Amino acid sequence: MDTRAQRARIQQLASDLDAAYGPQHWWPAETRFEVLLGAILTQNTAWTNVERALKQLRAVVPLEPEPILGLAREALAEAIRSAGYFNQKALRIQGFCDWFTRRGGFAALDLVDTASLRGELLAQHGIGPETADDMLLYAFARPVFVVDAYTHRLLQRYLKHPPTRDYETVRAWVEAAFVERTTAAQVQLFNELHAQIVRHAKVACAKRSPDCANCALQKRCAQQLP
DNA sequence: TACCAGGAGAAAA
DNA sequence: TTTTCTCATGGT
Repeated sequence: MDTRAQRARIQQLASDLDAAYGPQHWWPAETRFEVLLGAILTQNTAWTNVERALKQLRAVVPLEPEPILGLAREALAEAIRSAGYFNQKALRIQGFCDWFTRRGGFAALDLVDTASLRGELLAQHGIGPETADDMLLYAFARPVFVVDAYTHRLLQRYLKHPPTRDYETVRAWVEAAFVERTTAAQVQLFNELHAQIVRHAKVACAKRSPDCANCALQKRCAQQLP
C-alpha cells in the first residue's frame, strides 16, 4: 500500500471510529498532575484498578508531587496496591515526582518544545514511549498520537499489510495522516482517536477474536484474518 | 482455572 | 538486536 493510500485509510479509520463512538472525554482526571499519575498507574493495568489506587492515595495525601515525595516508599506502594506492580510503580512515581518538581512543574515544562519534552520524559525511569505520549497528549496537550497494543491490533486488521509493529513507525504513520491540520485540531483528534481505539477494542473487536460480526468498522475492515 | 488489562526494564539468547 | 522474563492486583 503506497503512502497516500495508507494515509487515506488511516483518515477513514479515524472518521469511522468517531462516527461509531463519538467523544470519549479523555483523560478522566481532576487535574493535569492526576493525568501524569494515572499514566504511570495504568501501565498494563485495567483503569478500574487505577481508579481504586488514585482514590486510596488521595485519602492519604493530596495528589500533588511534593506530598507524594514526602511519603515513605512503602506507604505509597500500599496506597496504590490495587493498581498492581505496586512496588515498581511506587518507585517510578516518586522518581517522576522528583524530576517534575526539580524541572519546575507545568509552569516550566509548558514552555519546552514537544520533542525535547518527550526526550526528557523518556529519560525518566519507568516512562516508556506509550506512557510519555499519554502524558504529552493528555496532560501537556501536545499533538502526539499514543500507540498501544489495541492500535497495533486494529491497524493490522485495517491496513491489510502493516510492514511493522515498531512503536515509532506506527506513531509516525498516524501523525503523518493528519499533518496538514492545525496543532489544536491534531491534539483534539489524537485525543479522541486513541480513546476511541481503546473503546472499540473493549466493545467490539474483543481481544484476539477474529469475529467482526458486531464490529462498528465491519464494512471497511480488512480483517478476515485466519 | 486461566487469561487479560489504557507497559517498561532487565536479563538472556 | 531481538526475545523472554519479571513485576501483581482485580475482573471475567
